[in-house]
Amino acid sequence: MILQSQSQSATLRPITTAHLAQTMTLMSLTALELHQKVEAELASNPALELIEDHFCPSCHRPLPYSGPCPICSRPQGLSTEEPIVFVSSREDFYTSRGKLQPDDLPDDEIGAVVDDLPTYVLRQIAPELHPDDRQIAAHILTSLNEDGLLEIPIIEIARYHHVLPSRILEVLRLIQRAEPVGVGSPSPQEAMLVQLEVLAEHRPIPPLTAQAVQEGLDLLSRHQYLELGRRLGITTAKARQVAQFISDNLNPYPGRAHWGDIHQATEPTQDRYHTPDVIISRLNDTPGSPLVVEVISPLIGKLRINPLFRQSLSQAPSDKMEEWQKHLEQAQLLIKCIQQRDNTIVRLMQRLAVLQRKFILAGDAHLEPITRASLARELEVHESTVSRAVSNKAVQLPRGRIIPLSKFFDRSLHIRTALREIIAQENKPLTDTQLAKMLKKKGHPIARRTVAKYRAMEGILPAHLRTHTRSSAPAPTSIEVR
DNA sequence: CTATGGCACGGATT
DNA sequence: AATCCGTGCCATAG
Repeated sequence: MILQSQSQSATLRPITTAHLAQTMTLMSLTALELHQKVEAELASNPALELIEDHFCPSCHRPLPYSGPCPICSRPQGLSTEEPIVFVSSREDFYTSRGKLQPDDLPDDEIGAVVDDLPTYVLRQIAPELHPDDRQIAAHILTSLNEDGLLEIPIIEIARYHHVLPSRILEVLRLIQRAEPVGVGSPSPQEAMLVQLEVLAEHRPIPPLTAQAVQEGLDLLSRHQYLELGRRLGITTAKARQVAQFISDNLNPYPGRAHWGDIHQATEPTQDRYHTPDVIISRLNDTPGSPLVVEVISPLIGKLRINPLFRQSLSQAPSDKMEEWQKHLEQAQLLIKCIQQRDNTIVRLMQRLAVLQRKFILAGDAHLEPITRASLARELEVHESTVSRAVSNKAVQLPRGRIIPLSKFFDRSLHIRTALREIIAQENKPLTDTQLAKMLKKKGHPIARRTVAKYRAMEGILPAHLRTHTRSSAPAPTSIEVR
């Protein structure tokens, strides 16, 4: 079978060019973006209707379709390697909620609505928190904005509780270092710096990263690497690497990682793969447990054509006839396209979850280097469809990490991880040539020059600058300020 | 002389 | 068609 463009889904064939165009656009949209689009469409198109009451009868999970959710309908106890993939509505992704119940913390079970951000954080820090400070923590946590940042001044909190600001800062520090790292910071910058600090305890950080965050955040978000490089006194390529590292590992809006929010696209170029479009978790903790893949639906209920509208169409006043007809067509189109989008993404994730199971569960080292093209062939869709479906989307992994979906297609990540491991275990600094040999032995034949590149990507210094003091002091230069 | 980083080219990928 | 990525060659630093 050679690639034919339109066997995307057996049930739905593109009928018009408009259909094609629309499918293409929708495919590349984030769940959040599509949600906004649908809202707008609902408001302006009378032919469209949203039925909100779809819940799984047994677990009450909101679904974009009626009937039981795949998790509940699934015979319990069995464990398969087959992932469970389905479209899921996460109401809390689109509506801000903010109450805090310090006591009575419900245990999270898979499929239950996720915690409030405040509750979630409070639970983490509770053991370390002095009971007297609980009020303060609660105060801070309930004052966060949608991004997880603290907008009210610390002085104010201190005054309210009649304590010194330093005490507030202590509590705040605890909060900031809890997951999602950086919450409660007064600014995106500080949030990222805290994340950097925490990250540095485990991984090497490219030099100057902290400076880039402090001094060049404006440039960073605009992707002006050239200027960034100049400001930091490094080459553009290096600036690019730093930027890459930052956008991969740091999150300026820690709050969005866990509950997301409709944040208008006021910052057009801002990286925004921070609200997951897909959430992968595990059904239970047994080793062979299947993966549960939730494709976040842009809808809270089910979209359909308003039957009343359809009825009244026949009696439409003649001058409105054409307009109404148009509404109807547009509505039908949108519904179909969304179905097709969901369908494609589900199939895509189904396959990905199988291929990258090890990666999802065990981490970077087990990433299978696959290409979008190969996947497109398997799914019998056009390459560009896969591209669109992958771009701009974020996946939340079982351990809570949120990564861009495109990472599933990283061609060199597993080698870079192997490289990192070798260097972590080395006794005396190995040169790139030696590293290349080591990698070849492990089945990764790459050129010496490429080793250098990977090393740089990982932010690892060249051999002569690596005074290997055995797994400690991760480059103090990186945190240095000015 | 050796180890690395910069630049640029060609093939693969998107 | 545009972009990304691995590599080779060469200059430079150590």
